[in-house]
Amino acid sequence: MTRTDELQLDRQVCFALYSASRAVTQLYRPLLDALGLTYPQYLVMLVLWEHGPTTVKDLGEALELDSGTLSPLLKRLESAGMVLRRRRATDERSVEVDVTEKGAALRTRAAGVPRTIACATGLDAAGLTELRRILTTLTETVGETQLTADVL
Amino acid sequence: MTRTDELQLDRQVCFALYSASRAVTQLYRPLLDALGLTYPQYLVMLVLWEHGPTTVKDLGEALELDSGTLSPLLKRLESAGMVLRRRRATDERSVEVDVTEKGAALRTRAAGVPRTIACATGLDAAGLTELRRILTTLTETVGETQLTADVL
DNA sequence: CCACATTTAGTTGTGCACAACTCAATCGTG
DNA sequence: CACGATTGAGTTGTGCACAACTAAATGTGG
Repeated sequence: MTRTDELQLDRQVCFALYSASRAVTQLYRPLLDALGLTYPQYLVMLVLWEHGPTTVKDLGEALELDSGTLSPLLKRLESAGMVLRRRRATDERSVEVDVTEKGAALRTRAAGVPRTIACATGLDAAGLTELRRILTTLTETVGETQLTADVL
Repeated sequence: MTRTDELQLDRQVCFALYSASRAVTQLYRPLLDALGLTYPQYLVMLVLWEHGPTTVKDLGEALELDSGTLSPLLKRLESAGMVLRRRRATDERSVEVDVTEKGAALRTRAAGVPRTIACATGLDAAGLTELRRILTTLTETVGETQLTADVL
């Protein structure tokens, strides 16, 4: 084992990414607990607050999540009284999701969350913007790549 | 809704982080499938390959995972024949984990994984190092922060 | 109009994450 | 030594992620 070993854990940017993502989710937890939301549920609410009634398909595209994740999540949000779901009259395949009054009321209480999180990251506005740019580019790049085991 | 709305999804660095982390895990999937590992199992194997026999506690510290995650994961790695677990003679509370011959043999086949992933990110060595530095700092900063709902 | 392909949600099964808990082994202090 | 506190691993329960599948609604070419 040398310091330049390709498999060394601390050299892996992917572990840093995995680790940072979990750490930030933990940062949200106490804030979102107070709102009765998990982090993925909060992301769904962000889309609904921003866009109004949205189909499951469009939520999936916005968050890059499939129906296997969204269907049970939305069911939980519905039983918590945050959202309503109804089949579209014009296309019975689609289900439109919208916030309830309770869900809409939550928006005010959630207003301070992003700023609180941003402060806790210790990054300034420029640092946050730069990090977001790098990560967005990274997501797009790897999203287009289809690796197979052959490359090994 | 204005373009400067604090809750706008596309302005959230945290979503970018969450999204990038999942995208990169997806990038690993075909490579690790060929090795019979999941991404968290691969991380455990990296630690074992690097450090040799390691207790569950030390694995947890290296990967920032608790026993609730590691215990079942290690049980699956054990039934896959990749690792062995045994109570330490000097302290029966600790369980030491080590790779089997099969697990050790996997290391050679895994050698190309980091480079393959690095290429697929589209980032050069400097970009990867810089991203890793930012993320590591971020993880450390938020790890020290204890938020409560009071700040809202 | 009709057979077949496509689209959209939902279901099932596996494997993390993580909080909260249990239990046994060990440590520390009087 | 006694005994309460601490440590280390494991268990239980909830909620994502995601692959693979099902089923119903809609689109489409002949």
